[in-house]
Amino acid sequence: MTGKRKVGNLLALAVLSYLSQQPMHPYELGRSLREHGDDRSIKFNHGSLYMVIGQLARAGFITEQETSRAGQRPERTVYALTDAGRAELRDWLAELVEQPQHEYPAFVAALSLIGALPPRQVLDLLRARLGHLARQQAEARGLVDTSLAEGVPGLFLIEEEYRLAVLDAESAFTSRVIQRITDPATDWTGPWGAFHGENTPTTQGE
Amino acid sequence: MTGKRKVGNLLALAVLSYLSQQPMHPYELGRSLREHGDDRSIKFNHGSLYMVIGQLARAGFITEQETSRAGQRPERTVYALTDAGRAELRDWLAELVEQPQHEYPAFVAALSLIGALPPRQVLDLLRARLGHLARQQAEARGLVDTSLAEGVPGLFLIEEEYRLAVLDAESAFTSRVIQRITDPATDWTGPWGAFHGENTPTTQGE
DNA sequence: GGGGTCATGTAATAGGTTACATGATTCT
DNA sequence: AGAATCATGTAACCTATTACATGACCCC
Repeated sequence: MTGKRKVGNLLALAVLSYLSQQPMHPYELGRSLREHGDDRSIKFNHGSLYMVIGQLARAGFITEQETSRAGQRPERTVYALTDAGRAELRDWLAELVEQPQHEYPAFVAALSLIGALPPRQVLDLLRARLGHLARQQAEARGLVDTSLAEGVPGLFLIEEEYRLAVLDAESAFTSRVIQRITDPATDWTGPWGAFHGENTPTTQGE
Repeated sequence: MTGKRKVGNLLALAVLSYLSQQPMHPYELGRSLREHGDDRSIKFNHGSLYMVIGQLARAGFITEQETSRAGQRPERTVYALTDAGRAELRDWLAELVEQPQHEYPAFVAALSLIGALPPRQVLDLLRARLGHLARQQAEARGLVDTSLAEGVPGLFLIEEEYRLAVLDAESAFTSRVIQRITDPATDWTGPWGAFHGENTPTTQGE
């Protein structure tokens, strides 16, 4: 089903998508990406772009259309989408929309090893995290609102709204964990704190 | 602040954490990782493990403690955490808990390019996604519940609960988007559908 | 006692990031 | 005209994944 794409880097998906609108040369692709702010959603750096374009060409998804030279600038190779490329774009995009991918966010890794830190410190860290999350939420919210006010169609802000939704969930989760750690009714902090040599404030005197 | 770790792979964080409990040889590390199910949270494969261990050793975070040979098995090199390693573990973990990292999930990339698919198809795909999400939620929920029933301390399930929280948010978001696409009161599908040659079911007759 | 799979590691390859290079524009 | 920045690309260097190797143990 998900039989390993010939080119797996998501930057390639963006390249296919942009080329589906018109042929372009690599630098122009990069500029468009950044102007549309798609570099917030897709990891972009200059070197990877050329690499990905090479891979796509070898895979037959794009072809050199013309290689013009204007003035004394270095040659610019203009690439165009092939039929295979158009098919790959549709198929790949559809797959990503339909099937949640198993990914490995750093926070999940940290949570799975959190026992290595003492609960007291974790508490502080989580409170600080709440602050960072709030800032990011405000930022994203602001971006969405001003863009909408400027008349940008909602479709172009959908990924920012997704981020907002996840940020909300993260904040709520973080608050819940803070609750649990501080709530003496849970046996959470007991063995955990003891292991780190912290005294449990709940059980004083037997 | 976040000044580029000497070893960036999160698998290294797990190695540091496991070695903080006792010295081990590489294979044992891998086995423990899998037994604790931490390979659900941290991308693990055999080759990367040895690579990461090499990096950690070069960086001075771990050292070969002894290199014993039992019977005719290949030599097993046992590694132990150094003081620098212990510090790195604490510092890295704290950073990840405190500061949300900017990451690039595939779904965000897909959303940012979603306009390349016709709204009609996106609708179907999102509905299918809802089903996948529901399955994953059920699975995670089941895992948490049975583990708790078996007496596993809640602390060890925290990352699974985080996943659940995010899955909930994703489902809700997906439903909202489906609403918006189908709701004729939004101007969402108008230009988008038109671009793909779909007729807008909302505006029939001027 | 032969076939699987466990245990253990190395080597080859592919992927991705950073650094380097260089002519053209623009600004002051 | 010199400095800064744009435009454009290549090369060197890491990182990560896959493939290869091989002796030991276990099952039938």
